Amino acid sequence: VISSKTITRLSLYRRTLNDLLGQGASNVYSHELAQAAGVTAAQVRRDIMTVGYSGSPSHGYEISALVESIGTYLDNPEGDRAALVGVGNLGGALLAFFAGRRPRLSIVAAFDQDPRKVSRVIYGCRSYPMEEMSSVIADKDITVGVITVPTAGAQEVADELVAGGVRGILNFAPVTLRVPTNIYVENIDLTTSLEKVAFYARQGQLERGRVR
Amino acid sequence: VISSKTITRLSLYRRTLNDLLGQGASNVYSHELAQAAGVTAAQVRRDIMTVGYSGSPSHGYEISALVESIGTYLDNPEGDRAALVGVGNLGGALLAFFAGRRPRLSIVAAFDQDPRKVSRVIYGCRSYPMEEMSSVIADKDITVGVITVPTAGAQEVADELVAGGVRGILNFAPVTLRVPTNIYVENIDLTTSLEKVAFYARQGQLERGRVR
DNA sequence: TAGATTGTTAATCGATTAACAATC
DNA sequence: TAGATTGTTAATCGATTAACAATC
Repeated sequence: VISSKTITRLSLYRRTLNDLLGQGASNVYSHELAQAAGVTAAQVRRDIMTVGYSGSPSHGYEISALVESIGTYLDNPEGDRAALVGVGNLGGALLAFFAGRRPRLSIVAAFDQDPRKVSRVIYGCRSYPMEEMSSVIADKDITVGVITVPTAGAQEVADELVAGGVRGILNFAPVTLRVPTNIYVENIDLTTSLEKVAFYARQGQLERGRVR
Repeated sequence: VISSKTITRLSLYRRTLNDLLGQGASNVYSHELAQAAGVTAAQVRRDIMTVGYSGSPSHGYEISALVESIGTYLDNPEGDRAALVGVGNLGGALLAFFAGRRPRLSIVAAFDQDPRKVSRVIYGCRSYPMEEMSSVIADKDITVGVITVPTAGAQEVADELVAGGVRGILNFAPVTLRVPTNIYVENIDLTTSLEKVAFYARQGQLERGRVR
């Protein structure tokens, strides 16, 4: 069992390492990666242990090999396909955001109940009416769902996604979804996040640009 | 010092309580609130202790009074004002999303470097050129910044927001921001979140609709 | 070698949960 | 009263950090 925070850090390391590669670096020490990612060097070493990669005391870690190890650990070699439900402002923005960002993990279908928003291609993603959800999920072997519908419809959409065969959900609706225990749900609660920032801004609380 | 997770849970309780109020309920027990929010009853009782409210063994908690206590604890009585920087797809969607959602915490200014996107009103929010950031932040007493610019410009925007007087930042750019230690940063990393869902979807990992 | 870094365990820290006397 | 729930502490759990022998 690997913790959610570890996954987040590994993803962060990978991005930092790719930046370093772009700058022409070939090796990196734990304390350098730690500083760039805003964590401790011991944390970096432990995380790297987790993915099964080893460095050397003299040269630290070889960046390209480490990126590869993280990829082997995090990514599905066959790639993963996601579906987005709710092509409103936020849904559309997410389609634009994810378009072409990670070839191995792309949104391959969008769904909406508004007839004017379906049977179109939005930022490279085809949109379908809600009724076709199950068949499209099966046809395209989609395992991840993104929910960007209003609160009232979120639970129903979650149920349909799960019934269609999705195993994980990224939920932007501010509601606690009820799903079977083998389905993973990650909530991004925009209002709560903004409230939290306002709260700590007022408290003058220290947190820095750290992963939490 | 109050943990970030506690704030998240309190915000979630408040939303659930408001739903219950809307359904005509006046009292609630810790286990009921716990089930709705996806946490344990002991956790709920401890969080309610934190905000300084007390229930009774016979009737549980009075919902309206509890909502008030949470509000006293979380909200600034004078309200908080936020600025958003980067009126692209995501920035525009966030302006729409937050418009009118919480009167006590609203986005009152947007900034963009594109001349075509400034001096307009977008979902009720006025947009300004980047150059006016400091003066607008000061004029409107803005304490919170939201960064929705591309990665390359994010650090510079953070520096300007902080220089202008912002004390907390909600950052959507996938980069670790360097800010003074008294500035709070909350990162929403959309790519990492989607990667995380894909990872656990593959693992068949249990997480349920829980706050983490 | 000397010096710095790695891999890895033990110690620490903080958050969550279990438990239960007090209470209604 | 009897039964259920609260407030609150102690126990547990898990994650992070410190430390250091092994290594280059």
